[in-house]
Amino acid sequence: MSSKNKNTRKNILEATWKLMERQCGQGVRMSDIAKAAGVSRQAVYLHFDSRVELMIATTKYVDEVLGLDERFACLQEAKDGGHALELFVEVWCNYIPEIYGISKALLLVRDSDEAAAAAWDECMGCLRSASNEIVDGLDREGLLSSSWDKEEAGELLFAMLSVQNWEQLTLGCGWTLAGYVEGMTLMLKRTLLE
Amino acid sequence: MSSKNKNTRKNILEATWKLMERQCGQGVRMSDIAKAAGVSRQAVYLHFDSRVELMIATTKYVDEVLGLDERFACLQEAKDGGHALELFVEVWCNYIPEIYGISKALLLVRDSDEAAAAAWDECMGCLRSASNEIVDGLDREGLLSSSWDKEEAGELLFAMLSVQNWEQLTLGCGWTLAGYVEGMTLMLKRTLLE
DNA sequence: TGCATGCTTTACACAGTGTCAAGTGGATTT
DNA sequence: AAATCCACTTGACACTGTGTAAAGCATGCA
Repeated sequence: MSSKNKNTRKNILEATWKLMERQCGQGVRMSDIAKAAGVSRQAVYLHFDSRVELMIATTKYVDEVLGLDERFACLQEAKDGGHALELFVEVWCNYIPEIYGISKALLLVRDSDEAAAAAWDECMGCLRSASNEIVDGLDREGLLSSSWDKEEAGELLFAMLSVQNWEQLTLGCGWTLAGYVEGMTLMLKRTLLE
Repeated sequence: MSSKNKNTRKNILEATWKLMERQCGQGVRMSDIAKAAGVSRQAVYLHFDSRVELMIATTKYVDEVLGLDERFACLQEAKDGGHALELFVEVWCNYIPEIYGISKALLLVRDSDEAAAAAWDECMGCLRSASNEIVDGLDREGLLSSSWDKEEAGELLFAMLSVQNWEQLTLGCGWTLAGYVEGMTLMLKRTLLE
């Protein structure tokens, strides 16, 4: 039946998510996922063509459940571009820890798999376009430093907010999340604002 | 004989380096390396215990041949801390393309292998300590922004100069090397200087 | 001549992904 | 009640890439 079908699929996605978070996206095998979902390894293949497919589906599932888009909605209410930038950094940096495991898993296969790369880019599209909107807002208000053109500034903002930078400074250097947000905000304001 | 031994070892290291650069650190198998070095696959294992060992040895070999340390020597002659920062960014960013392939290869195994992670950190130690020296210089001259303590500033500088950020903006966004250097320099000066 | 060294050759073990085909058990249809 | 369908199970196997083991071969040195 379709409901049972959907249920198993969802169980697998949830199990994948959970394992990825627990193990930070590393060393998670198809058999581990199957066991955690309470199904046979082959059942996983009945729902997802390959490991990469499953990673992609899980990423999209997580994205859907956590709703980054909706979290960005509050940016509309920012008083000005500078405030919007602050909010943007804060929302995103607080989102990263929630998606770190599956992000890492997808990043690890990204280089060797085109579909994974495309899926990653698609998921990052939300952040990318938000970055550009922030920059547009700054520019509209005359706040964007004349040192950058809009495209450059958007790309820089997007790049600086990468999961890898977050990983390096928090997990690697022991920065607190609040300290990271503060530091990145300061850096980006100094960099982008006139 | 030892000279022949050394020669084969060096051939393997050179072949590994070359393949890694050509394929950006991806999809390089032990058999590919052996073929490129003109020896049997097993000969590779006579010189290096494992693939990871070979990656580590190659990284150290490349580091030795290219000599990042020596390139940083010119920093001593900088007029002031700000100038030293500029030179630092320039030297490092021009170094990255030369080591990109093997760096990427080591980064890819880093997460799943402790020894690789340690080797990476050791190789990055040079950049890390240089970052801290730059920050120290700025601080000594009263140029370091009071928003940062020295440790934080060093970590931030080091993190922003990661290979991943370079990859994202040059290979990903199409920035030229010169544009990247210019952009990073601007960002870092605005961020770190008072 | 004998022996050590450095490499080759062939074979195999192992892990993890992915495929295949037959089988099972419960719900649905007729 | 019998036939059938469906999601899933079971067990086997192919494939790739890493790493190991053992025997053989060629060169150089005693």
